[in-house]
Amino acid sequence: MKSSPGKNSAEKKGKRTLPSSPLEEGEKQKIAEPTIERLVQYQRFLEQLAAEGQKVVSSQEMGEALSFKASQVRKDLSYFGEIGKRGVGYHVDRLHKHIGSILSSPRQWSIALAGVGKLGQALLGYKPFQNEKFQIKALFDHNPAKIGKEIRGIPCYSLEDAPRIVEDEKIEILILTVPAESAQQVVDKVSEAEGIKGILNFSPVSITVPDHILVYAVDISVELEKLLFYLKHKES
Amino acid sequence: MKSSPGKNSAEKKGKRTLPSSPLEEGEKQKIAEPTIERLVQYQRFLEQLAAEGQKVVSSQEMGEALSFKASQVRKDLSYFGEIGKRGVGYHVDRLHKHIGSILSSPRQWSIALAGVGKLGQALLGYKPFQNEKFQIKALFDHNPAKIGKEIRGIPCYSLEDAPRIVEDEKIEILILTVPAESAQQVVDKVSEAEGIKGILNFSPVSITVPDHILVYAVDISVELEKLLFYLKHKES
DNA sequence: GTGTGTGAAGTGGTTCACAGCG
DNA sequence: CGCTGTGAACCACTTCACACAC
Repeated sequence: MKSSPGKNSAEKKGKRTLPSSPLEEGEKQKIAEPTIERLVQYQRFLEQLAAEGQKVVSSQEMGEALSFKASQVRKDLSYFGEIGKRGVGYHVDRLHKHIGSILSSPRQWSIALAGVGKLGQALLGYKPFQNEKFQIKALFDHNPAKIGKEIRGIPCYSLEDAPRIVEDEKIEILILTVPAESAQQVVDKVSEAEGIKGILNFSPVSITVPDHILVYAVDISVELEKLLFYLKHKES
Repeated sequence: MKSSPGKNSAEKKGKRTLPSSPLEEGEKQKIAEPTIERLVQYQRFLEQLAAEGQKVVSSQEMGEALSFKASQVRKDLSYFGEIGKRGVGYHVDRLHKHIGSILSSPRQWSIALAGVGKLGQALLGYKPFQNEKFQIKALFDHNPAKIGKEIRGIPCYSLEDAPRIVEDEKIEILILTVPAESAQQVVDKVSEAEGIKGILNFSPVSITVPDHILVYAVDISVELEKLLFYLKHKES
C-alpha cells in the first residue's frame, strides 16, 4: 500500500532546488502523498473559482476554503517552480493548468470494476468518474443475472473470463466493490492477467497482491470508526 | 477534511495505562489517528482469525496480513498496557475484546443520511453498517418522490424538516452522500439543529462546518487520483 | 504594502534495537 | 529461546519566519 513515488516528468520552467539524489540521473523529485492529496483538492477548488469567474487566489484564501494552513499551500505549490506572483497571488487558470500537468495522466486509463452491487453501481454513476480520463470498459460479477448484460452501457462478464477480458481490453486498473468475503479471491483471479497495475479497493478488508500492483483502499468503515472514536473522546 | 482531533485536552498522566482489566474505561490517552486506523484493521483481522479458530497471533503475523511492520503492530498494541504474552504472542479473543473496549462506543449512535441516491442507498445496505452500534434513523432528500416514503425501513424526510427531525431523534452523526453542488447547503441546513457532532462526508468537496462538528471525509476521487499519480510515475 | 518562496525549526509518527519476561 | 514492550534514533511532513519580488 505504500508506494514509491517516481519522477516528475512535467516540463518545468521554474528553478529546482532539491539537490538530486546520487542514486539516479535525470529529473527526479519526490512528492509526498499528503501533498498529492491536497493538490487534488486545490484543483477542485480552482475549478469552482473558475466557474465563478474569479481570476486570482491567495494561498490564504485556498487554505481557508480547504482548512489547510496558508504556508502549507504555498509549500505545496512551490514544489513545481514559482507559479504564483508575489504581492498578488496565484492566477486561477494558470495554476489549474499547472497542477493539471502534474496530476493528470497525459493519457486515458482503462478500468474494470468488479462487484456490480449497489456500491459498484453507485460508482459507475459517480460524477467525478464521468471523465474522459477514466474509461470503465468492463464489469465483473458472479451473479448470472448480470453476466452478459450491459449496465450503463458497460458489458458485464463472469469472473472466469476476467483474465482474458483484462488482457483484451488492456485494462490497467481494477475498482473492487465486492463483499469482504470474496475480495481476495476476485483479486487473485483478476491479477492472473498481466496488465493490472493498480487496484482501488472499497472492500472492508486488506488484500494481498503481487508486488507490481499498487493498492489504494477506500475504507468506509474505518473512517466511520475513526469519527466515532474521536466523538466519544470529545465527550469525556 | 481531517478536522483535527488534536484539540484534545487530555492531560497526560503516566504512560502506564490500564492495569489488567480492559473493560475499564475513563482513562484518557492521546492516541494518534494512524494508530486508530490500524486498530480498526487489527480488529477486523482478529475477527477473521477467531472465525477460523486461531487462538494466538504474533505481531509478525498481523503485520504481514495487513502490510504493517511488526514493530508498528507492537507499538500500537502496547499503548494500552501489556496485553501480549512474551515468547508467545497475543491471545486472539483477549486482544479483540481489548481493542473493542478502546474503539467501540459503549453506546449506540443515532445517525442520519442525507442524499438517498445510489451511493446513499449503497451505504444503507453496507455490511459493516448493519451493526447495532449504528442506528440510521432518518434519511433526507429533496426528491419529492422519496420524501414521505420509507427506504429499507427508514423514513425519508424533506431537507426542510431536517433540523426538527435531528432534534426529535437526537441524531448526532450525519452521513453526507449528496452531490458536490448541494453539500454545503445541506450541511448548513442540518447543522441548524443543535445535536450534530460529526459528519462523514462522501461528497467530493470540502465543507465548512461550525467548530463543534467533527468532519471526516471519504474522498473517492482523491484516492483514484492518487493511485493514477503513482501509477503514472512508476511508468517513467 | 502585499503575498509568495523557502531554509530552518518544530512536531509527530515510524522503525530500530535490545531489554525483559514468560 | 521467542516474542513482546519500549526508549531512542530516525525520518517525514508541517509550520514558522523572513527575504524577496511585484
